[in-house]
Amino acid sequence: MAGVSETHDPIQEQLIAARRTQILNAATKVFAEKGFHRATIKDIARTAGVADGTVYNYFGSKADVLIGILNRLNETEQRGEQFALPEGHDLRSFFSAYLRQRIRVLWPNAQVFQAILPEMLVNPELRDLYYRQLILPTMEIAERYFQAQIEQGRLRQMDVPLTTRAIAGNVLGLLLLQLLGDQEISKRWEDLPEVLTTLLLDGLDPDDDKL
Amino acid sequence: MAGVSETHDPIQEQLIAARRTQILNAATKVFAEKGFHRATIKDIARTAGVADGTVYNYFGSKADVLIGILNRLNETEQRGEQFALPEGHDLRSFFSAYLRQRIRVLWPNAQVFQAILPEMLVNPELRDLYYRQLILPTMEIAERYFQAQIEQGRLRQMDVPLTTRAIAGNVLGLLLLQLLGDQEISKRWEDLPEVLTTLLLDGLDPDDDKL
Amino acid sequence: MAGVSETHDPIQEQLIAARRTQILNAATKVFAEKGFHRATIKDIARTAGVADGTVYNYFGSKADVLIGILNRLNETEQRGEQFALPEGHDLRSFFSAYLRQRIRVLWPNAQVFQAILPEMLVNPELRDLYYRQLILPTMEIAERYFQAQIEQGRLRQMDVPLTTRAIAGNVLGLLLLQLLGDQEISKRWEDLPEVLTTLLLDGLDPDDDKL
Amino acid sequence: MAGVSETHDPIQEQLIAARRTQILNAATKVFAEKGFHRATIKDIARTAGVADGTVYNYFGSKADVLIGILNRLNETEQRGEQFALPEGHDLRSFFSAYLRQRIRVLWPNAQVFQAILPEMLVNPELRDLYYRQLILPTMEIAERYFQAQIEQGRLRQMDVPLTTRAIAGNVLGLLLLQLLGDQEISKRWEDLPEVLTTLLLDGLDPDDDKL
DNA sequence: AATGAATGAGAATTCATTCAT
DNA sequence: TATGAATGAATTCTCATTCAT
Repeated sequence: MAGVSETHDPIQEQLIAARRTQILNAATKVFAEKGFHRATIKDIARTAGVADGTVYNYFGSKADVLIGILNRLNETEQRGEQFALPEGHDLRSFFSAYLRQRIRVLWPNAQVFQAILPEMLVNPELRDLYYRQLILPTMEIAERYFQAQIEQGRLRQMDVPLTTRAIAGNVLGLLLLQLLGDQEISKRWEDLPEVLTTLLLDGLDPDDDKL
Repeated sequence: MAGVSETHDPIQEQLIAARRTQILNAATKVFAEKGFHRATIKDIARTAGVADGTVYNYFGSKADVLIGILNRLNETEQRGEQFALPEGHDLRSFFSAYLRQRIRVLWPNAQVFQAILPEMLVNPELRDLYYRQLILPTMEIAERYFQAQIEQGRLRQMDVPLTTRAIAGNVLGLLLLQLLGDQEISKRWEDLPEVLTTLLLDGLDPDDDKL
Repeated sequence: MAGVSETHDPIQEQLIAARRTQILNAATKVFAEKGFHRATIKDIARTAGVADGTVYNYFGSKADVLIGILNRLNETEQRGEQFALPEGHDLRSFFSAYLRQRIRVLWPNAQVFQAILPEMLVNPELRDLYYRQLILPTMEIAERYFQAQIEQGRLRQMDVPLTTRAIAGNVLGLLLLQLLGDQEISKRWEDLPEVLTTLLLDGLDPDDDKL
Repeated sequence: MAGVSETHDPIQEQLIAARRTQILNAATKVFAEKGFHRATIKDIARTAGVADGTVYNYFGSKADVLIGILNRLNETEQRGEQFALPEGHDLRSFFSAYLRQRIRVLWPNAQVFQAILPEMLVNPELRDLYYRQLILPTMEIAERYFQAQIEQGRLRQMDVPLTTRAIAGNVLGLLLLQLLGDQEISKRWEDLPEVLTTLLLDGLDPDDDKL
């Protein structure tokens, strides 16, 4: 697909990886600013400081560039060891840590989401890729965790699938609100873990307050 | 903008309104299926059963059709009197009713969101229009309501702006998860108000349980 | 494929057919001059006096234009009633008439051959189409005719398939020689039927001469 | 034109000639399979087992590679001493030998013709080169030969230029028919000299038969 | 000499928009 | 008003050619 040869010269590989990164960075920026369709290969190439044709030496098509962004996000997430849920802590500190980590991963990648989310909503292939690679695994781990916590009496009885989705959706929805232009969230996203922990653990009802 | 003359013949007006509706329905369907950019005027016209040129007798441009969809959503929301929050009930039944109503408005319009959301994330003009017309007013009303509830001691002390956004984001995020292909949510969205009410009022912590 | 609607209004149909013809004529000219690949849609459109896009209202692709030329040639051939071989005459006059007719069909279409032949030699799909639509049927009719003549003693015993191909190839080869720039043939193609009739019926050997 | 230096070291020269041959062989194969325009330098280089740039060390351009093929064909033909027509034999054995030799030269080079013919029909420069280098000389020799035979009473009176072209065209046309996909010819080309000799010397008319 | 990544001119194709009927 | 053919700007992608290593 891409025209760059698969060598095993480590210096070559470094150069190739660097060039790919350079193009993906440019594409992320341009897609986030203009959206997938309004962004042209020319835009991306110019932003990356290469010629149009060079993009095609590294990616088979414009859509492949987008998939490249998605895959890189995926690798980032996995390197972030999101799946290693902290076990030993009490529920509150676990939750706080967990939300903090999710938000720390998502928010700095807001631009990436701005780049891929719109196209994902519209491109079934990309949507499935994302859903299967990123959302579903995360969701399943969370479901199993919640189930275990319930069995240990540390969480109330609940509708696990929907509650899990409600919590996942909470973070995602806040990100979406920010992408839609909400200033409050973008200014104060560092406070979100705390607010969410309180909200989700204690609820809104004042009678529920712990001592 | 559009070339259809402004008459005062009520029959004419009815015909014109019907034609607009017909085109907007077709456009909503096509945008939802293919996305704004992949959808062509030809697609929309064919789906609406009119000629390409006819679309331009009712809308100034393809983008205007999308704005037409947004405006119609706006009118629908306002006709739904979302802003009239039920006052007299207790917190739990209010919350339940409120969430039920939000979800009853949003879910049947999932197609509309699929049509406009991707473009909104990418088109600043549209984004601002939506944010100012729909999100911000809703958010402000909710904030004021929460503030009042807190002052009356019916809600715990909290970070009102962020908590409001967390709750709004919750619903929005669930919708987004569904748009991204989550089957669980689309199958069971009727159960969401109940689950969310419990989650948001009582939290997850079993020690918080009301007797 | 092509964007022009299939109406049954006879005036519309006439206009559409005229436009198709106009484009096919232009394409034949341009393909013949520059070859399929060097000819651009812009060339064709300009020669036809229409905009680039208009070509695509009538043909699905550049290759489709070429197929359109081929099909039109096919129709021309069939209208020419090539298949109605004259029966009542003696062999010599039949042959003379037959060759005259073949050459009268081929030579005025030399430009068409210049347009399609090179691409046919290189494009298997087009080649098969042409071979099956035009060459094979002609060849089979000729084979059957020769076989019948032999059985009636009007032709010598011979290797029918190869001899048929030799004769067909004769005309084709002369056309090819002309396309390759031979001046003698292009200047004197009207004399070809006579020369070929003599050559093919009587041979070169002077001892074979009829008194 | 090409960047390979002209040395006089015989080993160097051998290497250079070998490399040229290697590239021309690859190009012939690729041009024959895909046609001149669809074949890329990358295709040729890969088939030859060299890098893209290397092709340009031996040929000035893609078109030059094609000319290289043509020139090599020319050299082959001349080495084949086609111009040395057998003199001493009787007409029939001469003709048979001549056709046999033409066909023995052309058919094994069918791939070469598939490679150059389409482009020749479309590229005036190449066409003239081929016509002047290969066709015209052959034709003139044949014309002179026929003229001499006629004067010696060994051939009937005839229209020498056109008959010569008819005979040349015969072989060429059969080759073309094969290139267009005719199975009969490709399966039985070894029989062609015999069939053609009979056809061209004796004609089709049974009354012309020798005893 | 060989390499192959980079280049950018050039081509096919799409489609929003116009406008004569 | 409705129509839909015509338009041509804009975009993706290809590939011959160059040149630094």
